[in-house]
Amino acid sequence: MKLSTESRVTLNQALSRYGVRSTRQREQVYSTLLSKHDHPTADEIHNRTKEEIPTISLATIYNCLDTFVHCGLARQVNFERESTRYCPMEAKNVHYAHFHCKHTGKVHDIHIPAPVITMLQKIMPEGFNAEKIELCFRGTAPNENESSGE
Amino acid sequence: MKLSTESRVTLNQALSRYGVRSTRQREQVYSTLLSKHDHPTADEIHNRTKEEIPTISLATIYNCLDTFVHCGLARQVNFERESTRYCPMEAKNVHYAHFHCKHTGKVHDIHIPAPVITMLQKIMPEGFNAEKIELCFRGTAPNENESSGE
DNA sequence: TTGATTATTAGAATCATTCCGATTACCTTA
DNA sequence: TAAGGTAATCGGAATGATTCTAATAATCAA
Repeated sequence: MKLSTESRVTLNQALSRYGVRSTRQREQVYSTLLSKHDHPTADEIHNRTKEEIPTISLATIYNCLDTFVHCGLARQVNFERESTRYCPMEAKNVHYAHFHCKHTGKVHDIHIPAPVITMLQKIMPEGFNAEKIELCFRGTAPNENESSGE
Repeated sequence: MKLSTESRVTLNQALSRYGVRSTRQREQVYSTLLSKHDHPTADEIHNRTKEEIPTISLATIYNCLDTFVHCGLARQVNFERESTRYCPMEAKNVHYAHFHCKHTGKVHDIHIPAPVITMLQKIMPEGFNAEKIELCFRGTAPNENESSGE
């Protein structure tokens, strides 16, 4: 799958702001990440990307993903000690929780309204300053008729 | 460190309800877990417990901790892909978030008031049913004059 | 084109955790 | 209190995700 012009611009801007080059591998991995929002693991991204660049190595996948995370292009999602999952970061300042379905293993994004973020900030005692909030649910997700990924 | 009579009763009841035996190792690991609420890793618990039972193996530590988690005597806490940490479960139906200090690496419990739990339940769309909520903060904790562990 | 820097690669290394087979401890019932 | 059976422990090997390493390849600047 090819990257849209718009996404390529986003990628290139973020990469150059971060001071690294845009490469074929980075473009393709970014494209893979955008093409299906199902929170894939590095290994899954590796398999998907190999369809376009058969020789790409897993180390490069980790490398690219790491770069994206630092650039603000992607986020990591962790459940317990399972493999880290990745998803594109759509917008800054919009918070998502993650819902992990115990039956399908699928991960769903749950939007967190701003007032809830504010409330969460308030449960911390004096002196605690949170820069990052991570909220995960585990349970059963509704039966899916949507096969759209995500 | 020796287990108080009260704690031993708690332990034994939980173990027998779960259908497993109380052993020297399980008592000692439970005691280690109770003696310092600093969310130790399995490896840290191993080192601390070896002071009492020098030959205890790491496999047994994992084994005991796993049993405790299933019995409801302990909880696991995960940050990103770091080693799993453990803490005793004080009370059922009381929720705690975890605050991970980026300077000291220490983990702090943050009590979550019941209304906040209710609100969190509400951010999920129709059909999602969460059985478990995990909330983690990362940032800076206040300077500690308290050396009480926890 | 040259040289310097940055990226990629394959495979080795690492680290937490789990698995395995053998031994040991513990309960039951005789 | 001995025997047999089950459960727990042990040390070390195996696993799986991730990171490291050293060599090669691609890219950029002059």
